[in-house]
Amino acid sequence: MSADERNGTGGAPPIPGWPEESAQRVEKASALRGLGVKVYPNRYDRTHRLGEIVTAYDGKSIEDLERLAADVRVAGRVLTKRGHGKASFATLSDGESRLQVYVRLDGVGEKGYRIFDLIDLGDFVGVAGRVMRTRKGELSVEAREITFLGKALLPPPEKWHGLADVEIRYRQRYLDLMANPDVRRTFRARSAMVSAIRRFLDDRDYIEVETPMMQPVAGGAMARPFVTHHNALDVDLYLRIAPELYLKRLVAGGLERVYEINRNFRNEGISSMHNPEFTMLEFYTAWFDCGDVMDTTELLVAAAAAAAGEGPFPYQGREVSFELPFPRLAMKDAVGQRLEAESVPGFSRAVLDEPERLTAWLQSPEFGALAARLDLDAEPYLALSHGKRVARLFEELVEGSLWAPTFVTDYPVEVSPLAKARPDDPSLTERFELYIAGMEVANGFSELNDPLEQRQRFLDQLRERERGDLEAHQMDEDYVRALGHGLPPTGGCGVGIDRLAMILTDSPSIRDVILFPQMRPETGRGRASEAETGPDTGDLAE
RNA sequence: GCGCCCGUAGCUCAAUGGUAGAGCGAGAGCCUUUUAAGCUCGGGGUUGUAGGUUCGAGUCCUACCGGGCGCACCA
Repeated sequence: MSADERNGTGGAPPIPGWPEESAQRVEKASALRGLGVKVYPNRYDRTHRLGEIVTAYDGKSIEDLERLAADVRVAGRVLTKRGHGKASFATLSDGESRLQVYVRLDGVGEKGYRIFDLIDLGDFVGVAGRVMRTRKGELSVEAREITFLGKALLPPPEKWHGLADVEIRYRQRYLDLMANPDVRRTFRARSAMVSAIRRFLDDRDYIEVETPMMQPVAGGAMARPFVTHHNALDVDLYLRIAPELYLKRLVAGGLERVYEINRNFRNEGISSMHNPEFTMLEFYTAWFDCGDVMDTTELLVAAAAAAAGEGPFPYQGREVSFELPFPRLAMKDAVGQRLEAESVPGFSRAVLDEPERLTAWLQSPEFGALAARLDLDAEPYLALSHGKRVARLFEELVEGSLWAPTFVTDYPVEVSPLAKARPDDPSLTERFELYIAGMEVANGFSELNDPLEQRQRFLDQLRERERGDLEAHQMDEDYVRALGHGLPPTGGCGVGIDRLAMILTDSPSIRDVILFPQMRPETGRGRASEAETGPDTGDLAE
């Protein structure tokens, strides 16, 4: 391949829709093969990761390194290249660390230098040579031998501005990871957090289990499910919205401490706090009640935080501290405090305890004025039951303002079909949610284990469903049967792993903590993702 | 689902309704300690798509496609 042939109008891109530059890179691959170089070799024996070179030799002076004469073999992706005629520099990255290599014609010979010349940014290369320090003081490996380790036919993200295009960051996360160290840090922190949670539970004799993702009844939460179909069985199945009911079947079976960290699927809107598939931890403990679960949950969350970094954690310009214990606040008290702080005429905390008084207040001009002032939709309240009114007031008035980790307790029974009622007040349940930075992060309760009451709760939910509530819980007779065989007193909790990861990594969007967040599938214009047809099925001009 | 904003070269961005530009990257060339290496040269565009208004549209209007943010729903 002559220079003339590679110049200008050369070849077409190897794959329709790819940039012209990829044609040049294909030609360089051919040139490498012409030199007898394997363009995609199978392995390379390195002696050190790049970071290990830095750790071992960064303290050494030029003279120290000359004396040590350390010969090493390193490998990585070429991030930058600086040519000077018969000597060149390149910076390698192995995803964790960077290291400069110094390549001289005298050091690697004609052929080696020619190979180096054919390397593009983004290619992989192995370098055998001696650890040295340049005049400007940069720790480097001076190459004796260049081994080509893999051609990138497409160019890496632009090196000055990094990768800014949010769409490409999410769709082609590998480019995001290559270009943005913060992104690598975020996902390492997430991994450390999840590992710490597993360790925490394993240390307390919980066993990790896996329960069905495809369920005939989508239970365990209030949400709209995805539906799929099994051909051989000829039945519709739901992607699970929660593992809860299966995990409690396991506790009934004698697995006293179980947990699962896995995906749930909910067919609902996408937002900075919602991805259709998201990761949830659920853990169940026989003989525990709601209070025991809160005690465990706060320790677990604190352990997760400690694994992700040192507190207090900055989050969106504020700070979140995980100091124990987390405050506990009954839902009605939370609403009452908020409304009393607004000094709303006609309102007192006692209103929330008496359905008739709440009804009257919600119909009063004072509430109308408050709703107008706070931009609430007052209309839907009157159609709700007492408990749902309280829950809605909580969601609208309090939820978003709970910044420091806070347990909210005593949820109304109407919104808690799987939780055990309080012995002293059957309108409330032994249930909590943990709020951090205005987000619901965990949800736990004393598990309802009376089969007949559970069945009645499901029937109540069915009535809600008939009235048009698509998120009302489905009837699950098989689960009721499991309770019929006896579930010991049990406490359970679900923790939203993605949201916790957001808080611990100062990520404003759930998409920043999910490697491949859900996006509308790409169409046309060199970006189609149909595997059969490659990245472009249409416009060849692109 | 609704509202607001965005879409110009491979990338980051310019361009009072009047000839589409810069920097970087890529290409050719020089250069044996550079690091956003430097210097020289020549390329690079159906301004997201389709219509419309206008003598004239990157710019104004409509629809569509894609994305972001907010609201709603939820976790």
